[in-house]
Amino acid sequence: MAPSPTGALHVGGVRTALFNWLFARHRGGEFRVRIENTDTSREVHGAVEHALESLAWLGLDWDAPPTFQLDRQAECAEAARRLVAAGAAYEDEGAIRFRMPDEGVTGWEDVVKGRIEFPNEQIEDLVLVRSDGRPTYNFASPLEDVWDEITHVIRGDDHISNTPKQLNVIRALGAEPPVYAHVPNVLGTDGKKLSKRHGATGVDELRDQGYYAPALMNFLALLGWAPDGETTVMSRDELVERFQLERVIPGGAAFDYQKLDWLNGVHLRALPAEEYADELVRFLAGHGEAWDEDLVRRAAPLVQEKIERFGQFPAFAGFFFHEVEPDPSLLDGGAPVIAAARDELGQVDPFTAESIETVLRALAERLELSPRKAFQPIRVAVTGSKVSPGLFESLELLGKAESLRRLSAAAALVGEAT
RNA sequence: GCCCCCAUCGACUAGCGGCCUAGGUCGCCACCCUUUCAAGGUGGUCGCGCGGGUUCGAAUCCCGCUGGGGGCACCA
Repeated sequence: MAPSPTGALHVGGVRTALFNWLFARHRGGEFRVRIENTDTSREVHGAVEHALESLAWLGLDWDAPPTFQLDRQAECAEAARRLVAAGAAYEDEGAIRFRMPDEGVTGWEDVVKGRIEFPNEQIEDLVLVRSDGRPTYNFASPLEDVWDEITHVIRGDDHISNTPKQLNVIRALGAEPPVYAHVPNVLGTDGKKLSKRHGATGVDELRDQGYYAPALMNFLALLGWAPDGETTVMSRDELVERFQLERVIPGGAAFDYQKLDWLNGVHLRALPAEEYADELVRFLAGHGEAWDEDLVRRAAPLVQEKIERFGQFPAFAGFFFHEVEPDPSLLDGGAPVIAAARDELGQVDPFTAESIETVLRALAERLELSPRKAFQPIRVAVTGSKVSPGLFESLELLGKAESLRRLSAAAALVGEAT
């Protein structure tokens, strides 16, 4: 994986990294990270740390310390001198250019695209070393691939046209080229290049929205690859076990947020309650208010089946943590039920979901209201919303005193409104 | 303009000449379940870009077209 430190890691870039990682893990090889920082003018401060953090969060661990392309400036210059001496390169206005062949074709067997060939007359004499001494990407990259004994270069297919240049450089050096696999790029929902207007495209943004790393990994892996025609939900281990570079699709794939949401929900629901709570606590730690951990853990089971992203927690279960202000219009006509519920629940002891349910169902029956009709005003009074976790469990977790207080407040509110 | 890549439901894909009146998943629609929302269950909707070949037979092979994408820097 070879990011340039020019900004946050994009889902397209991380998908390419994922294919590299899956391939390496599947084959028992090494996954390497190289920072391509030869263009010092475009470097963004903190981008390296940011990118590495995104990779780590997703679970893509690397096997050797990341290397920095510019660190090999001296070796690159030396290689360039050798090429000049051999007549394979020449000086041009202070820079050093590579002499590309004029006839024939340069081609290779691409693992995902198949045979690709470029007419040599199409390939310009490449600048290897700039006039200020810094190597260019197309020179440093193939050199490092050779030096680091990179066996497989798996990168975005926007690099296809660079490949014949790099191939010629490697051959001029008398070295053996790596195997190339050009994977298609990730597109936006409209089939166009993925960009900001399609929504969140940075790995950190997705993380901020409460996506779960293994789910995102599962989703990204399915963008351009499938183990068969049936399997969709896979754990990290299953992905590693089943991944095959040869099965990567040559065509581009569109990023579908709806499917990501669904898959995220699938992964979250499958989590053991304890682990789900751990993840939720971890997510909330970096988001907004100081969430009471004990309360978060007790609320976790009530939301696990209900939300598909951790980011939905504050809106969905925030009422456990702070005061609510029900919209009076949502309580319309509910005054009698709310008052009755307050009175009846005041008698309930112990205040458990089970006993609460028994009492409220009896109440609904007595008032000749369908459960739906009877419970909705109570829900709104207590949670401030028409949508919430299970009512009885919510009341229990909220506690008797607080529940009664909210019911009283709502009753008063409706009384004043009418 | 030149070069390269790509092309199955709205989306992700299975398919690698007959098992395909094209399968799975998301989405969407309907119904069931139901205290809201979800989840779950059942059923349904929807596709091989076009035109030529090759072949007894083509989603699968070949050619052309069209449409998308990428590249043509002393960027990566």
